[in-house]
Amino acid sequence: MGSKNRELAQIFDRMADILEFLGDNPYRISAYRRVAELIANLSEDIEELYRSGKLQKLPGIGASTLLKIEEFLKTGRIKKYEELKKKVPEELIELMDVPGVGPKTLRVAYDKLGVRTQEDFIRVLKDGSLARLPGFGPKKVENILKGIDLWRRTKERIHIIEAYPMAQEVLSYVKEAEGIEKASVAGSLRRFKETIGDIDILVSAPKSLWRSIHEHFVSYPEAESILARGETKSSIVLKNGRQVDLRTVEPESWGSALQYFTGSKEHNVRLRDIAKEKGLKVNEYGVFVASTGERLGGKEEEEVYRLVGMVWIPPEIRENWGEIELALKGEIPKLVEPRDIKGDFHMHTNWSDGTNSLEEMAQEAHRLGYSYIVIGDHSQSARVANGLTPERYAQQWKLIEKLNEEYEPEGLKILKGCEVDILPDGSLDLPDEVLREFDFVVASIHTGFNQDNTYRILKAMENPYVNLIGHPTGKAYGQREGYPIDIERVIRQAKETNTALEINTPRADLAPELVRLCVEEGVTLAVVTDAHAKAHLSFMRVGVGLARRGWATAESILNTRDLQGVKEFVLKKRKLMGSDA
DNA sequence: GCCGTTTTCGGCCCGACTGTTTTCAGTCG
Repeated sequence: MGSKNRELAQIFDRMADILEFLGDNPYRISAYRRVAELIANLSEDIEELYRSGKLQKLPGIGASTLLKIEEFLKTGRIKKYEELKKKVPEELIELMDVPGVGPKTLRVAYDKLGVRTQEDFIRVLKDGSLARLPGFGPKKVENILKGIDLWRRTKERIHIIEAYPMAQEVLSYVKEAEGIEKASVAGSLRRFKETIGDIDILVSAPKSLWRSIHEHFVSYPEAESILARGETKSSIVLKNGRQVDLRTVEPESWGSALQYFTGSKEHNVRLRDIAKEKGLKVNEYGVFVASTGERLGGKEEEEVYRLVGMVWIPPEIRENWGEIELALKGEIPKLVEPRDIKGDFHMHTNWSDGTNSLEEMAQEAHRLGYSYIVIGDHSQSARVANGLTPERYAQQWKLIEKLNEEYEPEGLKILKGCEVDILPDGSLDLPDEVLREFDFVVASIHTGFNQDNTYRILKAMENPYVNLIGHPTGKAYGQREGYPIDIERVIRQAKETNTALEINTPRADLAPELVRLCVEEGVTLAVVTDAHAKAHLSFMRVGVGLARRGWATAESILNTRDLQGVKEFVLKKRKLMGSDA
């Protein structure tokens, strides 16, 4: 929310980088980092928080930080940051993101070799002058050069939708090694964060087999290079530039290690705080009595949480957004599960801009065991997407009816649907006489982003035949920020009109913070894959992860209802909005 | 720079890996 949040988070991170280069107090530096992280993860606008006086109550925001934020909000700048920037070239600070390069390395290059630019730095790496300095050598320099190459290729985090299948493949390869008891992804992937930096994999096995497991791992055919190969930890870089880390632990530490490496950092810090208050110590090896060092357990995650007085917390909500307090009271909500999902409400076929035929999409949905799918091809005004006219929809319905003769006895119902464009004036791209003939209607904004989008969506929701608002904020991962919209009004009206809002998996729209708001407000949500090919239907697992990140329970998710339940949802709105059918 | 139901001062996570060392420093998570 709010570009000021992002900008401020970046400033605090940069200040920490510069202070690190300058050799400042490490605890001050980590305090800055925590502030940056906290601001980056806020779901509310920082200006709002400041005005309401809630900001200073947040843990980690002290007097000094508050003054800086206040200064930024009032003047658009922070004097301390301006001063720090003068002390060191900005492009040098950027190099701290290069794996293998830290503040000390840069400082030495700066002091001893007069390095002031990225070009300078690469030059002293290549001409051997850095390698000749004490503490440096040819290998270190070679690693830094590799690091720069990797950094250039993967500056951006990747969407979980890409990372998830990648991780599953590495995981199943790792599992082929001998002697593995348990194996899982960890880190932000296990938490289903929308974007992923690198892939973490954790394995438990008897210690005697660790070396051979790591040898197997670094021989992964898709690996391009090996960053580290040890007894407990190895790292490889895949041909696509993604880093994968493998860690091995003793079976008795499995739970503690999985908990530890799943994070988030904020969640773990809070967990350890509470453990400390109870005289316990939690680390990746187990739960211990702080005073005596006696080991109490750690074989399973449940045990780790139980020993510090909590119920188990699902990975997706481990962000220190209040889950720990609820877990202490045993009140963690039961989140929607992948197996609860009975269908998908938004997919395209080659009738519009999909690549597979209607038959192929139905076949794949049947293979996935769905009870229903909504075919939601684009409407006529979406010309680049080969949108359908009412006549072509009528033809498509005939095909759907024919396919249903085959699939209904098999337990899959193909529902007639569309993704109708919300036009710039808020009207819909198809007349009501046509809309009422669909079983399920998705309405989305695709054009005219500079219009009054709030009004357009509110108006679309008033239509009795519109059941779901597609990608409500317009966010498109890696392409668009989202159009300006008053999403809170949209959420209120969704509740009032019995219209569902979409969790569009490839776009991660709604974002988890907004999902959580919807869940609190009692708005119905639909997890959709927006599949443009049959393979995309498998995005659903990630979509459920995103829903869970927003604390969604089965009750809040339309896909958990059976076909009858979906029909009732549609009918309820038609009655509510005064339609005769 | 933040924090406090033992503290307004004195802590704040620390272990693993690598490369450079011959016992350790820097980086990372």
